[in-house]
Amino acid sequence: MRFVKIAHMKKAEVLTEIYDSLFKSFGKQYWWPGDTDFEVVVGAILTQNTNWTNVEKAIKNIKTAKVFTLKKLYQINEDKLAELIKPSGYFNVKAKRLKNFLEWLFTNYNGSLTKLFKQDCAILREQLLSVNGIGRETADSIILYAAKKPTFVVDAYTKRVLVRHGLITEDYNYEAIKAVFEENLPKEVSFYNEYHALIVRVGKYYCKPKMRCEECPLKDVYRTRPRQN
DNA sequence: TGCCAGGCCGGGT
DNA sequence: ACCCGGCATGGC
Repeated sequence: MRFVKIAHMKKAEVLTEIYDSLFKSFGKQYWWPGDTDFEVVVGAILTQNTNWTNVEKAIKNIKTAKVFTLKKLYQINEDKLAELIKPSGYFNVKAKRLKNFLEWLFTNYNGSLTKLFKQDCAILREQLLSVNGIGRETADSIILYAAKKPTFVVDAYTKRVLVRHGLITEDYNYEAIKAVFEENLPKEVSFYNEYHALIVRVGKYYCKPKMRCEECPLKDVYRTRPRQN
């Protein structure tokens, strides 16, 4: 029985098994989907609680308007920006959040992402979290996929996958979940990059609230409540 | 058709 | 330290 086998494995082994299984099923994901570091930052804010396809429409609008540069978005009128990013939802708050970030970047880093990213990983995270509108996941996405420093990105999918595998319980918060990965796996940017992308991939199509685990590519790795939901 | 998507903030308890 | 309402479009 596969569940018996998994039951006595250590967390590191289960996490590795999950990764290997996902990679085998889906292959390389080529994340983050974006042409530049700045596009990663914008995408990270726009995708908050929003489907990525909607974000793509918003990004396309910004490009079509020929204002997809740090300086131009810094200068553009907030309402005008909100209009451009409308398809991504919550357009008023997101326009404000983008503006908050840009205002902060120009004030503190002379509008230079390079200067911002040059800092130590932990400092960079603190800095990003100090910006209103940038929370943990958004900050970690920016650090991993734009600054390319090793921090594990956690999202709703990540929690669901770990809970279903019995690695954590429902009460684990963001930092605790992040620690499960970082304390059990090598801190490598390319590895974290691929792992998070694969989790999003499996979460999008299989590991959904009402979906049965039998349909999921990870079914052979499950050990708890494999036949519930 | 209603539900959900790669969250975050601010106010209340 | 949690808990909750608000924010909003588009796809299935």
